[in-house]
Amino acid sequence: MSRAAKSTEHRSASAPRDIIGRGPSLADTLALRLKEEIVSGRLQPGEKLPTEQQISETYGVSRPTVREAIGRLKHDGLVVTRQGAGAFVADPSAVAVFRLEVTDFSNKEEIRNIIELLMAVEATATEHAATRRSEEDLKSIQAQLDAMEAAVERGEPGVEEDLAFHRSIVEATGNPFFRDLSDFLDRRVRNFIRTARANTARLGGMTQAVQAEHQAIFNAILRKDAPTARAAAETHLRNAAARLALYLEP
Amino acid sequence: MSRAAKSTEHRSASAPRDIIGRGPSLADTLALRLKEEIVSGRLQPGEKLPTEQQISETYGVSRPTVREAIGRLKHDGLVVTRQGAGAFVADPSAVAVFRLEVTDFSNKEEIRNIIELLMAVEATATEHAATRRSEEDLKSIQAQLDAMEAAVERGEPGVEEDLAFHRSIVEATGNPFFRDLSDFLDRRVRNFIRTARANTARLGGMTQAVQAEHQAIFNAILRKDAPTARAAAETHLRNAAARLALYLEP
DNA sequence: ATAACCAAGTTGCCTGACAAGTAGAAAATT
DNA sequence: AATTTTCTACTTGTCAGGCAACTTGGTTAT
Repeated sequence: MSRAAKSTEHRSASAPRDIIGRGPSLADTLALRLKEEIVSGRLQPGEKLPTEQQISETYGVSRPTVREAIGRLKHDGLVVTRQGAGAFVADPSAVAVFRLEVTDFSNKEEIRNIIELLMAVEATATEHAATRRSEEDLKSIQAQLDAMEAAVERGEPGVEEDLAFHRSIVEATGNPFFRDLSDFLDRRVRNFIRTARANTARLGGMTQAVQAEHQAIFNAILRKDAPTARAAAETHLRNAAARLALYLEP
Repeated sequence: MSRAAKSTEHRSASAPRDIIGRGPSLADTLALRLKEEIVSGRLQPGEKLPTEQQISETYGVSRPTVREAIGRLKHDGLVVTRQGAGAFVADPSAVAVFRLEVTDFSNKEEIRNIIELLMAVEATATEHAATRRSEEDLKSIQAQLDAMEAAVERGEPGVEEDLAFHRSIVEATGNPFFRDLSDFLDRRVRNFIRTARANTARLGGMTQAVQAEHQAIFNAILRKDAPTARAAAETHLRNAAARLALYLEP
């Protein structure tokens, strides 16, 4: 087959690449396939992956595409490559990357699980914040509390201020993992609410109650009272989850 | 410049690609560079990245390499690409991927932070496990407890059994996020201990005490007593952290 | 028997090219 | 003149082929 001819049938339906089907991108889908091979255990740790050439032929994609897919797996720590030797499935106990993907908002179960994790992380973070907060931290938290107060008085929902308030607390833990994870989960949940709200009747603020709960958390942090701070955070989160439950079981 | 000539000076010291320096791989380092541009805010959300061509010229690497780097960012949700239009910085509040990387074992601070997160997650997980565990779950947990017991009696450290015991508990929460995160953190910490131990005098098992703590956790889960389960888990984790502290402050 | 060497195989990276999609400018129509 | 249509340049997605750097196992020379 001439080069030109092959080039023309790039996307033809009968081409061998239909094996991977359509989707986000060839590399994406190929990466998913290979990942499946690994997590399912069909490819054991330490085992050598097929060569790029072989994979290329098996799945009907070019070598650069294969490289891109393997690059992803390498990025995620699932495989390690050695120039000249090959690509090998990484030892699971040595994987240094954890990846959390939250994309499917229609999956209520997943949202519930995310909220549960958020509650665990943020309650403990608040507890640590109470014992460790510096004067700066305290000032920052109070500033966000006041900003929220102002928003409430202006009659605004103050979602941005709410987020900032929580952010300033987890920041005070001094533990970037708490900060980043909490931040991520928080954003995801809020994003879910926003999309859910678009399809539902809008139900009013409750901002007064929220603000009171915030105040309770702040007071405990102010007094460096860790158990009370934790309890206040748990109450707040439980209530927030209850308000949210309206979207989860229609 | 002829093709052959350019090809020959692939790795020459004076080539423009020295901009990114050496390291894991060109794509890796380029991806890090671009990520820096984004998280630092020099590239604002929604803003268009330079074209692959431009990036290629700026950093002195080929387009496939640029594609690989951008592919990573896409994979991590930091950018979105539209064929024909370009690559754009993603809206941070819409990022659906969380990434946790724990590579630097020499960074004691990082290890401490990881342990702190592990304690938060696993304590809450144990609490949930107590209220939700099925009969199957209970049997599985007991089986792991017994296996650990047997290992102790054989005079073995039983690290594998220990890990399996914890795994069976977090499994019982029914929340895959708890399971996966806890599993990851646990493995990381144990891995740190193993590498640290190689450079230090080996200090004995303490396996008896560990086993007693495990038993306490199990008893609470058996009785579906969530608060006690949490407390027992916290005690166990605190003690484990204390044993570990020997490696953190030499 | 051991050591040095060599050749095949594999990943890492590059160039060049075409297909597919986008967006704005130019042209045609009303 | 305003609006719609068309076209063209640009950008990403993919492929093909090729050379450099490195690994590995067998072969040869000592």
